[in-house]
Amino acid sequence: MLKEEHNTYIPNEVESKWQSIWKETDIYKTSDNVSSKKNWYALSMFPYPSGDLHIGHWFAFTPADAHARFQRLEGYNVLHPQGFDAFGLPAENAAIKRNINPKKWTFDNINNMQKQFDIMGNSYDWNRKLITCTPEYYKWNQKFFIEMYKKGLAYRKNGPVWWDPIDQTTLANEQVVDGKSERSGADVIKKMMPQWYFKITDYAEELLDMSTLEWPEKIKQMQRNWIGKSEGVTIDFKIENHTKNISTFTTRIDTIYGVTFVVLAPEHPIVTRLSLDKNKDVKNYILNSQKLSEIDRTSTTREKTGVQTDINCINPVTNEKIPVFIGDYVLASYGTGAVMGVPAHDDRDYIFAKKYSLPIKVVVSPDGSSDLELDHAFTGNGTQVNSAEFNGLSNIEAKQKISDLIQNRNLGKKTITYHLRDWLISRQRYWGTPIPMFYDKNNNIIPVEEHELPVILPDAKEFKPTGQSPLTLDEKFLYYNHPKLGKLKRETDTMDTFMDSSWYHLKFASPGNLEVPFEKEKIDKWSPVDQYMGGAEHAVMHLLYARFFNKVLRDLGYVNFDEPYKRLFNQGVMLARHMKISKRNNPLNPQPLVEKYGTDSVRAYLMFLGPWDRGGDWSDSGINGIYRWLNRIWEMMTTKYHEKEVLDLDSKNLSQISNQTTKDILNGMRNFRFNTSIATLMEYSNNLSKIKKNGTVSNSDWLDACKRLLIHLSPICPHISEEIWNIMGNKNSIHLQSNPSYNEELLEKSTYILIIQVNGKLRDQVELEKNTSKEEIKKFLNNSEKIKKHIAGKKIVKEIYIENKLMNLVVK
RNA sequence: GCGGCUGUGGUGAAAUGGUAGACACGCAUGCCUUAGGAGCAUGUGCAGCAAUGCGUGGGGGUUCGACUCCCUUCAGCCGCACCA
Repeated sequence: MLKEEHNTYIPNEVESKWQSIWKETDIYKTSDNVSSKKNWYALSMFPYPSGDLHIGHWFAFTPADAHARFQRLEGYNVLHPQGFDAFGLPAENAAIKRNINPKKWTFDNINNMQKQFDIMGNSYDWNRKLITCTPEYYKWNQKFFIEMYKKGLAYRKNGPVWWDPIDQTTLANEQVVDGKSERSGADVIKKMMPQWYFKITDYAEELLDMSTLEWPEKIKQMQRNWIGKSEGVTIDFKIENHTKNISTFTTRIDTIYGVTFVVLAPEHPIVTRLSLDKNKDVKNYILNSQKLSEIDRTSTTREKTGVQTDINCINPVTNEKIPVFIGDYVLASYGTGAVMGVPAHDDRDYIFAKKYSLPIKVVVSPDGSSDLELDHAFTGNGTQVNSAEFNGLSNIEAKQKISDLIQNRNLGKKTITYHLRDWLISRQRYWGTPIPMFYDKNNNIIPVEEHELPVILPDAKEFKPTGQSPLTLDEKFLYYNHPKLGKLKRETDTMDTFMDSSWYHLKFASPGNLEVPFEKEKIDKWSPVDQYMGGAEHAVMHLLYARFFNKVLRDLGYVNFDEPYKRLFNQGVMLARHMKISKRNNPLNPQPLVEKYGTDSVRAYLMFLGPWDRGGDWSDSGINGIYRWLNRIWEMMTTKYHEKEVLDLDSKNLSQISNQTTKDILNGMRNFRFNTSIATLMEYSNNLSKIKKNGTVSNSDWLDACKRLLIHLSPICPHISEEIWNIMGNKNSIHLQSNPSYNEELLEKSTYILIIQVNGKLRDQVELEKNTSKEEIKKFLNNSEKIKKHIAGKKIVKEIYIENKLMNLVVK
């Protein structure tokens, strides 16, 4: 029971005490079914085991935990698991640099980080821990890969791929940012290589449908942009004196009558097929364009260049002969790799035409006149001119009619193109899931038999990146004697680690089973993830891949839902000295803060800084205030309350603010407004401390208020609230309680503050009984010196009166 | 260039179209203390002794009333970008 004397709040004692009790009682162990409770799956994006949890991790994980804990108080059966995204390059780089085994490095880091997770006080169910670099996990990557291969969703193709010269491996399109590797920061180059791909483009259209997702609009927009749907027409241009065609893609078929040239990408296959590069100028131009880095080639500010070829082609609607150019502003990877040049109505074509003195023919006119002189391309809408039978139509209408005409005459067809490329999945590195494929001596692809899975990643001694997977050095791994097919060579590439994170949320919902990747009944209880939480940097990588993969698993019969993550919340970026916090830059260590103030203070401070989705520049300058606040709560609740004289008014007031506090907290916590929720709690505790000083409410009212505050505090500061809860004599853990309820009727105060404005400006205010009559109020107005001063000599032309709120006098 | 977000005290920030700056940090003064620290109390948007005036990046508008809605402009951050 409560002692009279003061005892001190020592965070580290309280925290380690409860952390070990929670561990012993396995309080966060989650069962798949709890009668009378709904399930809630709260998932934080699992971390890469880089070694230590820095303050950025704390900012990502502790508010997420507070929200999960809050959902428990809301009455849900909450699954909040954690694991490690354990494959990837840093382990290999550490192996090279420090001559340690990547597996050992990874597992040492995991052990270390799990201890640090415990210090955070997060409510993870560690019974479900998963580590993606274990054969039990990556076996299923391999099984899915084989099933995708059999369905044609995984394929091997020789093609241009992004190459990271530092990491010595290929990258997926999404992992290239501004021509640099998202991972190493190196300028990437294009290489021709046979590689494995996943056919994400088959799902482009379905991936565009995000109508069921409660995600930030920003992320949805980024995914839409990335998929980059564009509707238009592919139209074939006959080459003069040849049987071949040049196929072009355009979204502006209404400008077909204005085509005065055609431009091919330097890599366009027809260039070599028609030996256009026999021409010396053409050959030099192509050689030069190959020297340019991709970032230079796609720079919008660079001058457009090109070279004329020896061929011409025929405009299919006008039968005009037009020249064919090669220009490196045309990308081989988009559309058909060839564009029809319409200088009058496209900025790039205009610049190109001016440079090479090509004719500029206006076919869409802003004012209907047909002999315009343009000093720049006109890209807006207007009226067709110089367009044969389409003259006079609006270009929007003409677009339809010309498409129909072209389709009917078999000159081309309506086409949809996407910016999205297939997902390049193979990596020439060691520390990843081996791709479960063989090649025979004729290079035929033979999948590993399912009963042979997993293909174990062998121990390696040499990890130096050479452009080939280190697995090629392992003769024992490399060759396999197939009972029927004889000696086969294994695929030595490993999988992109985004494979691992594409389905890990399902494994958390069905851990432990080694026979199947997951049990359908179990994942159905938890899926889709109710609340996913993590950084926005994965908008077009992890989040897009996981959506794709979910649809693949659905089509393979594993799951029966369409989307993996129902709700998504992105926390903001925590910066340190204006730089993103990361292991590389400035791994701000929370350890000293935890030692000085305790986990609870660090957690509350991170949540109090501002809205979670905003982030900010890290500074610990305010944490002391949080620490003092927790000390005041400790002091207030661990010393005895003395009931002096119970005042009816104070009891009523307490009831009112208690109900209001609960209403605000529930609202705030539901919407991830941790900062305002904490502010509300501070106000409440400030109020309680005044009450305690005066002793004007009953003992039991006081006790109820304390409990209310503690329960509201418990998701944010789980340790101190548990300790005080326990000191107060409660037997069950505070984390097994429910949120207090509030009564709308008790929110009502009997009085209100009337705002009195003159011309919309506050001039006076007065506290009045609710529903005071307008006449009463006028009486007050007539007596108010402040009001009199402002209306003296003026005429009241209007009174705006809102009952129980405000009176605005409009004077002239 | 296109799209999105954000601009509020010395600082982090708060405000269903109705008291701008809640809640904190910091600072100031006082109490306590041998002292430092901690703690407690009071104050703290700016200018002014005050009355009062001004004040949410700038300009305009709607409204009795605008941080909030509309138009426009500037700045910062993020994303996309020769996408045909």
